[in-house]
Amino acid sequence: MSQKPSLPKGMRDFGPLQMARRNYILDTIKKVFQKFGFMPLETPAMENLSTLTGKYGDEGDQLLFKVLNSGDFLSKSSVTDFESGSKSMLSKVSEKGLKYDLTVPFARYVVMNQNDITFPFKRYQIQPVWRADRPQRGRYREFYQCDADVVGTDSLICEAEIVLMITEVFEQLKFTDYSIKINHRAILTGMAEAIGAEDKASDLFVAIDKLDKIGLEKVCEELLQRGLDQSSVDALKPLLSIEGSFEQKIEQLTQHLNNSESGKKGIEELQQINAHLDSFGFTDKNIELDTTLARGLSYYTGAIFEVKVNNVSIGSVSGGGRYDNLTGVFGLSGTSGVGFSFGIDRIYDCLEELNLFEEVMLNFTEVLITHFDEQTQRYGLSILKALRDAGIKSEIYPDQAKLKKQFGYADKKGIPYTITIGSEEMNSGLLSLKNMADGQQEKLSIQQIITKITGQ
RNA sequence: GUGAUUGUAGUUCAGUUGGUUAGAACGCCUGAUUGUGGUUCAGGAGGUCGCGGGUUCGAGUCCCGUCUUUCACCCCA
Repeated sequence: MSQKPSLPKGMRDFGPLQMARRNYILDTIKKVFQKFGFMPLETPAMENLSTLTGKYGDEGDQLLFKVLNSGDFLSKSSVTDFESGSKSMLSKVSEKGLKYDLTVPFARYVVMNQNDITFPFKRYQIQPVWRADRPQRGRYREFYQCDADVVGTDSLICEAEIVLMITEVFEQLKFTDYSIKINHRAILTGMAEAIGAEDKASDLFVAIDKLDKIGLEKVCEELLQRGLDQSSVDALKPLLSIEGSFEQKIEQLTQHLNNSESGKKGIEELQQINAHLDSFGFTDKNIELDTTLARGLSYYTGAIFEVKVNNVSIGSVSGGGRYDNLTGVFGLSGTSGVGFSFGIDRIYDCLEELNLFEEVMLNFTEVLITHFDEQTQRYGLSILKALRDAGIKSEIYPDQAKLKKQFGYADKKGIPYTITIGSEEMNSGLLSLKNMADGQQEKLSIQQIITKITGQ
């Protein structure tokens, strides 16, 4: 009675090679977060469903993984609940869910611990999140987010620092061709006002976000379908064809949005962020003001970020923004937050596709001890301890086996050195050290071996 | 959630209009080499053809369902 093992849809194992690479990405991100003064935080895999629902829009609620109540989960429900559909049934059989992102649990944490937290509070959080989405390349049902957020300050230095952190991480990961897109929610609102489509604002945003993907014509088509007036669409066209440097775009936006308070505010904030970046001496060319960027509309209220790696068919690898009202839903108002998230799984896919992993060394076993019988193996254990005491990653072949097999093991595992212990070596105390790369073998004392390996 | 698409050995893939015993490469195991891996040579093991039903004298091949993969939409990291 054996069953064919399988994995749930959209979930993956990570083997040793993948783990080495993932850790390389994570370590890079962690170090940068820490350098900017962020402190670690973890929250549980599960939250109360009441914490999660309603925070991500209707779409988001559908993508939440709900967890069945423990024990007799039907005991609280009735036939009436069942008959009135899955929605009313759900609240009776499930009160917990897997977290969907790290921002909402973070907001929950901040509210619950508001009296103990020193504001502004900077935290980073690296954990898996779950979405019941239909999997695709770069889209998984379980994936890691690496968030850094600041709550309790309105300072636009935070926004500038987000740009700095993204740039530093991408530079260290050896990405060269990528764009950090930045926009402002207030600019989007300003655009809606300028073209007289405030009531259709969210339809407008969803459509213009697709501009780089489907082009101006199709966006306009979609807007008309979504019920916008022809005059609004016509008024929008010049807004979408804004080109040039950051300063040039700002200038054009100022002209178009000078009647909108909201638009003016957005422009001013982006200018300030840009000024902060100047003060930092930031000169990176990968940042770009993109007035068609419209993401995270359900809670972002200020600046919006998104990072894409060019020439790779994967969506955004990082995103974020400022949200004024997030802790408000948990009863703490007037606390602004700004943050962003790296999608490590997508970053991994990008690095792999661009062949940027070559410099990641698999830092595993350095020495394997091979032997002939019980006696030489036992002697090998004392050698093994000496190697490990010297800080050398080492192991002994655990079974009695032919040398051929033991050497084959070292070869396949990529172990650079082997020490062979036979009766001769035991008697003389001079062990056979073999360099697996060039095949050279010499007889050395354990001290000489340690010096040779650690000294290199 | 809507519409497509994929599934054959450990892996990557062949498999003709439905026809006898489902193949290859790589990998794996054994030996050539009883104190030595990566090369070479000889031999060997390994498959409920995703799963369940149906059509047929006969199904890896055709039909239906289901799961899985990939892709577009939606949305997102």
